Amino acid sequence: MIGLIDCNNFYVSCERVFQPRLEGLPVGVLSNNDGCVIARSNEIKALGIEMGTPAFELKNQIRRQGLVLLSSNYELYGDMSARVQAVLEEFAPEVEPYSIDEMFVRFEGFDVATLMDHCRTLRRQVRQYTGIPISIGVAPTRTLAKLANRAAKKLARYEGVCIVNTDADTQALLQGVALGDIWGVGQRLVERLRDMGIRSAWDLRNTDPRQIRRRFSVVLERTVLELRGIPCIDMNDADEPKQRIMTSRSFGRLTGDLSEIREAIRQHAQRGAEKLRQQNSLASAVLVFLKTNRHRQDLAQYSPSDIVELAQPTSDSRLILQATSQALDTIYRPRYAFMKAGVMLLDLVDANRQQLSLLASPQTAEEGKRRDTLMQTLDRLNAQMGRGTVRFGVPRKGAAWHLRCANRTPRWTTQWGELLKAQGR
DNA sequence: TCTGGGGTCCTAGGACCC
DNA sequence: TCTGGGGTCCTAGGACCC
Repeated sequence: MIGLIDCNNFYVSCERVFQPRLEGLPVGVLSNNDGCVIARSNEIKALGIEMGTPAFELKNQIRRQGLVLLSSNYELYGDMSARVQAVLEEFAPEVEPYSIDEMFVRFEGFDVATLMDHCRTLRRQVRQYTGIPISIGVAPTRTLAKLANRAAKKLARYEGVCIVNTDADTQALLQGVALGDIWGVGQRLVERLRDMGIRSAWDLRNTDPRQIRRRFSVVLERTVLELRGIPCIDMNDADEPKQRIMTSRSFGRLTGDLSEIREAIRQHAQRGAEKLRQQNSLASAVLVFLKTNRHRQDLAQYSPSDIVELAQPTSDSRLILQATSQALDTIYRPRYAFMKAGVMLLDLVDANRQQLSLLASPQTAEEGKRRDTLMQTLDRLNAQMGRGTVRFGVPRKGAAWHLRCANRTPRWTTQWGELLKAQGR
């Protein structure tokens, strides 16, 4: 059996652990740049505020309805996620993080009653040790476990744990589930399935998988099989290196200034190179893109991108910086107001394997060694002293790409200077 | 003024080859 | 009247996820 553990309203729950006064209030956490709502408490959901609502549309409600909107604090959320995972690992041998707030676990050798007890204990302990409330769904496949989890969260009678084991369980579960709530079925598929007369998860389960494969894809066929209790979705191994690395960000305000944009690209290139070295890969090419603000119909639109091949695969920040700068010069045009810029590192290869296959002369081997030492030193300094302690180029104050984050809470668990202070009398 | 960031997988169709 | 056909590789784009 596969369990899906999902942290309820995760970002909001993290904030509440350190600020209990937020309990019971309508709280939302905003995306980077304080752009739009990406996490919601139950209370703010009840007010009808949807995921992705732009923050500026909520200005009035902040006063009228007492909304609390916080900037996102990813350092805190990442650390809390690791703590939740650590507790899970005491209860199940295999824990596969799926996203920052969801983890799959494998439960072997339980009968249903014992498994139920086990899950309830697990839930209590996560709450006690980390302060984070979770829901648990258990089923024979990942797709069903996701749906069971959803039921566990939504329906009070489950008290946070829903186990789907028999055909009757599955039917009861699937009959109440809309197509769009199935993992892997988005809006487009919902429309096309509706045209075929398929309306609920139960309908989809009862459709011939071969027919689905012919009319849609193998992906959806697998979903149908999973709904029938036949496992066919494997997890991507969490340790697998990424195949591409992207770093991008919206600007705090629109800008057309080349030197400002170049600074942003430089930050992204360096951050990307750092991620690249972390997973011990080399990039063979870099892509740089710019975007104007598509919501501003009154402004001219231009969203170019360019790829520059590297002479040979590398993780050297300096070479990657050079290539991104070259790509930027190719695509940049004055008189546009850009909103976003980013860098992608492409065609990644394993650094170890690449070095073995290189027929390097003694000089280039020596050079390579010095380069690696330099990059390692750079990464170590930035890890110990904080991101951006050592970098190429000096970013200026007040540049457009600086993020807005007006309401970020302290990084309670990862920065000594921001520890919670307690006072007794 | 104001609208996230980072990924994956699959498929169709073009280019190219024999 | 006729102007092959099949295979492979690559890329762009679609669709989905949180």
